[in-house]
Amino acid sequence: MSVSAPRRAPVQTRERLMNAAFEEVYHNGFQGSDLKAILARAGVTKGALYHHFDGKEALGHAVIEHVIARITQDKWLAPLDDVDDPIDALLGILDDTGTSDAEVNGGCPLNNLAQEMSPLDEGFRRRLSEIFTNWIGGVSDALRLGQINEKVRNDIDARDTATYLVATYEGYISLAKTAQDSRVLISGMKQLRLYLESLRA
Amino acid sequence: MSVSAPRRAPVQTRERLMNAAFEEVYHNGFQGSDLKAILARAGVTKGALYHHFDGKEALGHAVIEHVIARITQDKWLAPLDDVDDPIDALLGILDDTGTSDAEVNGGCPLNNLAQEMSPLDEGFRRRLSEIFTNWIGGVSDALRLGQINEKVRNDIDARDTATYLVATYEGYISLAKTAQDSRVLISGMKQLRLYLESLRA
DNA sequence: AATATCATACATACTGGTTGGTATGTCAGT
DNA sequence: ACTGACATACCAACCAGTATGTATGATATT
Repeated sequence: MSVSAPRRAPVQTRERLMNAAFEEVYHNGFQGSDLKAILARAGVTKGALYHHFDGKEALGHAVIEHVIARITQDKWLAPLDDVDDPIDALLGILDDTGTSDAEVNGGCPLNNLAQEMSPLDEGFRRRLSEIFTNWIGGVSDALRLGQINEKVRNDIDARDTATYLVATYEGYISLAKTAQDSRVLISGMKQLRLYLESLRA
Repeated sequence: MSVSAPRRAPVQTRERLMNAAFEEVYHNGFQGSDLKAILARAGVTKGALYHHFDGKEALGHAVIEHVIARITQDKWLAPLDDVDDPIDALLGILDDTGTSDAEVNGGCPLNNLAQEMSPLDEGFRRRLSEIFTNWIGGVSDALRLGQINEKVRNDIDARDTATYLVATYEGYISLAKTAQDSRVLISGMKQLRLYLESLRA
């Protein structure tokens, strides 16, 4: 195995490209993102990009599959995995939701891209929809386990409730982004906490 | 006063341009909208556009102020204006929410544009944010009047509740758009109806 | 009433810069 | 020597914006 990093590190180059693309897309949208800006941010040239990816669209797909999917995994799915009390876990996740100006003004990377690209490109839409499905599925599974553990009310439908949570969560993030006002988001998270408490068995 | 429409109808031309721009922006986003497509749809040429508007950006601003603002007014504010029981009125509005494929896949014009343009252009953001503020304000006022009329519970905060309703409503529309599945939206409206019923005095 | 005047309301042709994509070159490592 | 991993130079298309031309219709003038 190689110890020192090779001068030419294809894996790292790919990652740098995807991370740079993620940042640019997060701030400008996919259509608004300039390849040159992505390359400059990644510190590579066009040759590297087109060596690793088929083009801008393929890079966008890779960003969804690798960067955005991981964010959802880390923030939501991992903390909910096989947990005893999902209400507590969900409350913790809400507490971790950033309310800095940068995050409030930027919105949710997943939803941003979904709203922009879903109607335009089926490849984007399918990948983004899959992340939403996994997200809601993870919340749903956790709630069901909580019902078995008698931590969550049994008279609610886990999937409907999970969908409701995700929809409201994303809705507040969107509102706060447009208003550019963290108070909207903070108030929303408070409302969601109240809702979560109402789900306890 | 002139009876027959004049060959050159500036007011109508402006409206045609704004409506065409609205449709194109609704389907492709603002950045993704081609001026040529807008002009073709409006049936006018570039000369007309730049005679009536300063450019693409100004046309976008006009679309928000005239087309999108009117949609919100007609769908939400008018039915809620000075109504006796806001819960009934809100339920009626939810029933009017379209669940056709075109509407589900297209999402909410207001939120679509807000998510795309808010971080990019302060002129867009301010105008869009104002519509959201009016929207939430209208729901809020109706709820407060309902509290006075003893149709709405007094232990809720009208503004927080209105914001919650709008956030959840928009969140479901966004989810359904990405999933391209009207069942998501139908299920969401059902959840919102349950929530509304829980607000009755 | 007929005509001249003139600003409005467009249409057409053109341009300059941007942008995604390509073709080619080169160097590192095996 | 040869393939993978880039860098550089170039290109063609697109697209917002502009410059210019022209016709319409209202108003002023005689």
